Amino acid sequence: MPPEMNLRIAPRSVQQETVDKLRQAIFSGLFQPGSRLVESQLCAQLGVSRPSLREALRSLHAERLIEMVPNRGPSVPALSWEEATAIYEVRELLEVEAAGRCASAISKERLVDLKNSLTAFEEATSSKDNLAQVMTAAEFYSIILVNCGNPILEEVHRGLLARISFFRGRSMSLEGRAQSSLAEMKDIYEAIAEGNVKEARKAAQRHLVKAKAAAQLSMTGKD
Amino acid sequence: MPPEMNLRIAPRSVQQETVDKLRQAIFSGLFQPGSRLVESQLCAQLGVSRPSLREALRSLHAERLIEMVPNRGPSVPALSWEEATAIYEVRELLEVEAAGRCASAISKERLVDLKNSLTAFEEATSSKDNLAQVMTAAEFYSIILVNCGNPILEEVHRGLLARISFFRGRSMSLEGRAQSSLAEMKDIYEAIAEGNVKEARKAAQRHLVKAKAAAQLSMTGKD
DNA sequence: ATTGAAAGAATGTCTGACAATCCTGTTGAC
DNA sequence: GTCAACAGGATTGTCAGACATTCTTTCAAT
Repeated sequence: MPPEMNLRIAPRSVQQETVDKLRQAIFSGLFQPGSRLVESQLCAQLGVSRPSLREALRSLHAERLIEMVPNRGPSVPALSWEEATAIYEVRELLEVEAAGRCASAISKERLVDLKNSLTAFEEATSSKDNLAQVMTAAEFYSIILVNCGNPILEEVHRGLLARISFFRGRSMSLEGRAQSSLAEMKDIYEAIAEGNVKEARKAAQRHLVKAKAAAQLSMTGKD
Repeated sequence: MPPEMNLRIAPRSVQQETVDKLRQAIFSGLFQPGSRLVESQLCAQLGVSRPSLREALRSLHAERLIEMVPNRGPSVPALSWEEATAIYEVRELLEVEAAGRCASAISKERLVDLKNSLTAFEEATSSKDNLAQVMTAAEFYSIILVNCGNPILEEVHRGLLARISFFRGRSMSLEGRAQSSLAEMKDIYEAIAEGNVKEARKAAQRHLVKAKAAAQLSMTGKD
């Protein structure tokens, strides 16, 4: 088979492109929580037609990134402290399980990926770049989830990812939180590298408990 | 406030209606697994326009009820035995936790709802009506999830519900499986009614282990 | 000031259109 | 006869425009 095969550029569809742009915009807090998303405005800003935009909005709604009230259109939900707590509790359930499974299931090659993402997070930490911290931390966990041996676990977690990233962004902006996270994630990595299931679960749990506390601090301190 | 207030009938939108119809159709196996869903055909059958249909398809895709390959359109995925296993494992994680939380969080009134849904399932069991069994069993678990005190747990579980129902339908059709399920669900109910967290978790786990075994039997036996 | 009506804005939905892409069956070359 | 190129139809991706329905807001009348 000729090498051109992989050159086939995936011309991402307008709708997919739109979903990505909007998701990023919501992530980065470009829209005020509670603010309405007016279709005609978004069409103009993104340069897409209303049908395409509406399909994108449906996708985002399914991700629970936007709310849609009939006849009132979509809006960016204001994430509450209660919701943050609930999400962290479910994260704990999922990520502890995933870390444990990953410790026994991950391959040597993927372990290298995990190590690399950890290094990337370390660099982001010292760079004080909040967005980079969020992205690399998400990458680290994504690798764990993808290699935990249960695709549904990964799927479910991905459904929470948008909101996780939102809260992560806030807690990471706390003084010293990124540094602590780094240490905790190193523990997780090492347990996984050793194939130590129990320790991986414990490390993941420790990380979550602290992340949750940090997130709550960042929420209650500002809201 | 006048009593007419609640008479305000919610005129469900075309897109929502379409989602429901298609979901039901997929549930009931009206479409062969792997078969393609042609937009124009569906529009004609459902009597909706293409934009509305496409929005509905996006919603269903987000629920993972259909696959969408670019330029080839949506199709009904063939659910595999591996996927069934993965789903049951995640169910175990979620439902055991939910049962435990529910045991300590549910109110008296909601406990009555739970009891009622159990009775409904009992009737469905004796009636040998497979669809009714699936629906009432889903209702029973839905009540547990809604009252577990963590809305995210419920949300995540609902995202799996479509596929859970699919597998449940197959395993319930096994001789005697509905009867066993009933007994196991009664155990769960009683533990919750007593507020016994540990026992509720154990009962939920026992149920899941057996349901998983039954589902695998129903999958491997026919595929 | 409160209520009510009208104007304006936004959503829900449809029709129709066209380009890009995929699938299929036929033709043509070896 | 088999395989490959190709033409044609079918299907998806995307857009523009339209209109009824449903908020929302403004303004006027009591």
